Amino acid sequence: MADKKMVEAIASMEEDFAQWYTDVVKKAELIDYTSVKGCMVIKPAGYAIWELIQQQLDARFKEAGVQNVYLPMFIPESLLQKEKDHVEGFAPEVAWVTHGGLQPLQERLCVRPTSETLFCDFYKNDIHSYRDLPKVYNQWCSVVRWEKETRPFLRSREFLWQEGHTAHATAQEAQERTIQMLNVYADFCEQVLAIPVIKGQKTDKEKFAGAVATYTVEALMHDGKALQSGTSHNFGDGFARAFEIQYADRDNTLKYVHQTSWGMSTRLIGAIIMVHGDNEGLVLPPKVASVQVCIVPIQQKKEGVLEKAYELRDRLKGSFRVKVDDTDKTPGFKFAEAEMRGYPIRMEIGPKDMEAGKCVICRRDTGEKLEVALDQLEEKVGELLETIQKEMLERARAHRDAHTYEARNFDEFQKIFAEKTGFVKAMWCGDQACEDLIKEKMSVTSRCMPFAQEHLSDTCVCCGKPAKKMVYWGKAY
RNA sequence: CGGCGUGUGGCUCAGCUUGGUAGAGCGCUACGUUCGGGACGUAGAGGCCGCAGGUUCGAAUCCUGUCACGCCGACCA
Repeated sequence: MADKKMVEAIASMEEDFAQWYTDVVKKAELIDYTSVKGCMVIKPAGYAIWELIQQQLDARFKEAGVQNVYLPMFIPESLLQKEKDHVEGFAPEVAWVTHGGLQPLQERLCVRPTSETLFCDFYKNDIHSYRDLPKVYNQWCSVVRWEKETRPFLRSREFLWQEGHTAHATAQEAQERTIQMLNVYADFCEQVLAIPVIKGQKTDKEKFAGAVATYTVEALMHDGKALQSGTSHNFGDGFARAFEIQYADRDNTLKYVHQTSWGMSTRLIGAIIMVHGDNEGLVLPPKVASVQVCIVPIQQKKEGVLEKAYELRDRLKGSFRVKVDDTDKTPGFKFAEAEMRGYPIRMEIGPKDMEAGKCVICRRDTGEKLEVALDQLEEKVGELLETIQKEMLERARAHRDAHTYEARNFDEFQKIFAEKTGFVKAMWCGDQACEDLIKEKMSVTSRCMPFAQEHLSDTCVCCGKPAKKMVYWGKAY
């Protein structure tokens, strides 16, 4: 018995977080590895999370006036070359198609690592007049980046995402859209994924290749490392000039459009795992749980038990995502498995409950068990799911706040990162040399310059010169 | 791209040093007994030992090459 449990057990997150993550991803059956490095099978349990993310994020997009489109996955090399900073940023990690069948191609095609260039090429032909603006398009697709170091969900060579690409008449409108979408992301992370985020701007060193400004939502994982969870870029008219995307304005002069792009990816699934998971496995926020209530019948071969379980499922399934675990495993096994898979609520129903007209429900996030009268079931389950969703966000926020520190000078800064992992808030002079030195000395990077600025001191934590911004620093995934 | 490590039934691994033709536990299938925190019995199925060369009467084991995967660093959703 002890042996069996050891075989099935996962690594403890306190002892080996990386192994714990891999174990959860595999044992909760979110993915499988494949014969291509860095490319994974996203299994039903993993894909269901992505579908729930898609549905709820896309609904928010629609409210924000976004329309969905689909562009090709191939980019001719000449097109990729048009914007200089952009190519330099992505060239090292693109995959190339060199042959069509047996014939070498006249021009090789890159598999999109991101679609700015394709959208630009399209907009160049599609936009003629101010009446054609704004364009607020998005596509759900996969992209390929030939990463050297890969990890399921966090960094795979092919990953699923959405990429929004917009074109506007004015710089101001583009900037507003950039911030609007960042706010959509932040709200989505907190309200749906129960992950609190820091909103802010990337430093020039960390910004997107070809962008004027990059904004980000940064989350803190349970091990204290930071994860960039969504980005929104303002391109100004840089791409428009490179691709000659012009429109005739009301005054009958040709003007360049101003563009934005913004994206979120399957990396969010990694964030859910690393923010909420525990040593029993995955813990899913109710809003992205494909099974919200798992009913475990006890002594299911006794007359009427399974029927009662199905009856309760049928009562609940109009309002919640429910399943009955009617496999012939023992209840203990089913409990452990439901925990590994992260189902928010487990319900136990057996002969004793049926006699008493009640059932037992157990919260995945806290382990708390309570008895519920069957005639109040719908109401109680609904309340509990809301409570779980809300408290998961609160706990994640408390964890983040408890792992956010402040440094006022270099010694303090080094001491914190020598002892702890988390966000460190510190003042910065704006000079990239300081970012470089900080990275070299303690292998942390600037995560963002938060919108919510605080004045911690007058001088840069690194060089002592006058400070311009407060920056969040951290070890990043 | 550098460093380290690993490739043997679905999974975790033993066997390799000292060559003799493949094992364990778990899982899987069937039947029976079980069932409120990872049950048990009985009977079964399942392996080109990552791949390619070489040495040898004989290679999972020795040699050479190669591929893949994992972890840690440098670069990135």
